[in-house]
Amino acid sequence: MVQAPAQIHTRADEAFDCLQTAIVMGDLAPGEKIGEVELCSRFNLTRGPLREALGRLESRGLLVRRPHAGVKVVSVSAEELLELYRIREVMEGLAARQAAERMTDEEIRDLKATLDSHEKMIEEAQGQAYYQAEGDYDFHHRIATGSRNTKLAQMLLGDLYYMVRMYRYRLSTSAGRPHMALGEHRRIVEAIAQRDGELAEFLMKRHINAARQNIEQKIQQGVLTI
Amino acid sequence: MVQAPAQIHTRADEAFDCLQTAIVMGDLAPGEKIGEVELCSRFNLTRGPLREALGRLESRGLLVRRPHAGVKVVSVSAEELLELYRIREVMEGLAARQAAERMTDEEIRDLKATLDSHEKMIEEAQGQAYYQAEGDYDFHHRIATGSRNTKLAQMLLGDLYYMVRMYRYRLSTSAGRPHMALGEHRRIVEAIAQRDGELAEFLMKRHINAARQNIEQKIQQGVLTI
DNA sequence: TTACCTCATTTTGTTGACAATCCGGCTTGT
DNA sequence: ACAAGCCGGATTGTCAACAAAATGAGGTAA
Repeated sequence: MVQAPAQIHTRADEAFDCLQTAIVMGDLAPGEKIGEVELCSRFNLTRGPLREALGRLESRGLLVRRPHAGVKVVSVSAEELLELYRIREVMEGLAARQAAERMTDEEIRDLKATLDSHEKMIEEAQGQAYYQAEGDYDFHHRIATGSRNTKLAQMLLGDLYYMVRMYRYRLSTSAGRPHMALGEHRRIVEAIAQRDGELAEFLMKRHINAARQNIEQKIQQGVLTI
Repeated sequence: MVQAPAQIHTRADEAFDCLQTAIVMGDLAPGEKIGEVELCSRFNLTRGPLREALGRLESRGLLVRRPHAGVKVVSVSAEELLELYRIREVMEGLAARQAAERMTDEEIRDLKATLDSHEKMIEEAQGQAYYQAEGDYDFHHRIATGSRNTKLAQMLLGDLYYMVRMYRYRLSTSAGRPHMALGEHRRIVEAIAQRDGELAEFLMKRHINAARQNIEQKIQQGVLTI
């Protein structure tokens, strides 16, 4: 569910995926100055493909690289996570609006079905943050692709979501408000089904804004380690 | 003004910059299936660094690469340019709002001075699209960095602006409304100077929306070749 | 004549070795 | 004793050769 492998042919792609998940899942500590040869032995590849993957990761801002000094995983802070949510708010708002205008009826049906399955998962696995998170990503993923805006979907799915996941793993932040989020999701889908782009945008922005405020609250309570 | 070289040390960075500008300026035709060795001889590099640069370019969506089949510059369409403007609208709106909240007084002074110099340039070089475009990029560049939102600035400056420039070179689209744009810029800066984030966001969104409608109009008039 | 299959060439993907550069510890002078 | 300069080790950046895969041409069969 996390990602469709989709025929990983070249070693560089493989390296890229491995590294990306390793960074996102926190297997590579932030600020850790890690050598190329060590990475090679760790993932069973050679330096050529690895180097290419490193370039891509750097281009996406998941790691920084000083010439002749090695690579290190990007450092994170809670403030940056909040900034990320500010970006999500406007971009996913746009995605929701365009999705309302462009999604096919079938896609909307699938979206509704997805929400139903999420509801069941939440009821069954009460408090299992994993399913919540995955369901949440699934929902937002569908909206992004449904916008039919190639670059927008690319930026959301290719950059922002990985970034958000990384921050949340690092800061050990779970969504923490499953029922409320599900209700908001339902309302967004309703707006999309009624082809009300403006409303869908408004609801999506409010939804993400609420999530951001939830994180902000946790920070103020000192729950989050910066 | 286009970009600060900032000590291009490694060959891969050099290759990346060369390729990027070549793609943006249209020296490499869209859909052109170009070989690696040809690129090497053209830019005096070897395949190692080139390959790394190619990966970065692909990651940014400036070219597509099928395994064992070669790379080709991404094809463009006028519709995609409009979609890009839709993204710019919401993202730069956010940038303007945050810039109004966070820019220093000195930065705002510089921004005003920049506009003054733009006005002079427009008056002197009447209709010289080059200065217009450069001035426009300079303005938006300052707003993006002034937002103090690292990821937002990175996405705007690193991805979107290059993309927009590429499309506009390809479609031979010039801004075409210098005085009006300058007035809109002035109003945005005023709002920022008054620390009115909401207004700055609104004005910026309207500004980019107007630019998009301008392009849309040209398309309908058949001026733009798709 | 057309469609399909085979094969050779070209191009990409990968590998290992070479050279340039930086970091840490040591020596040396004040 | 402390600071500055220097040297060795290690790591990164770069290069050229090898192997695998796909495209295109050519031939043969229906």
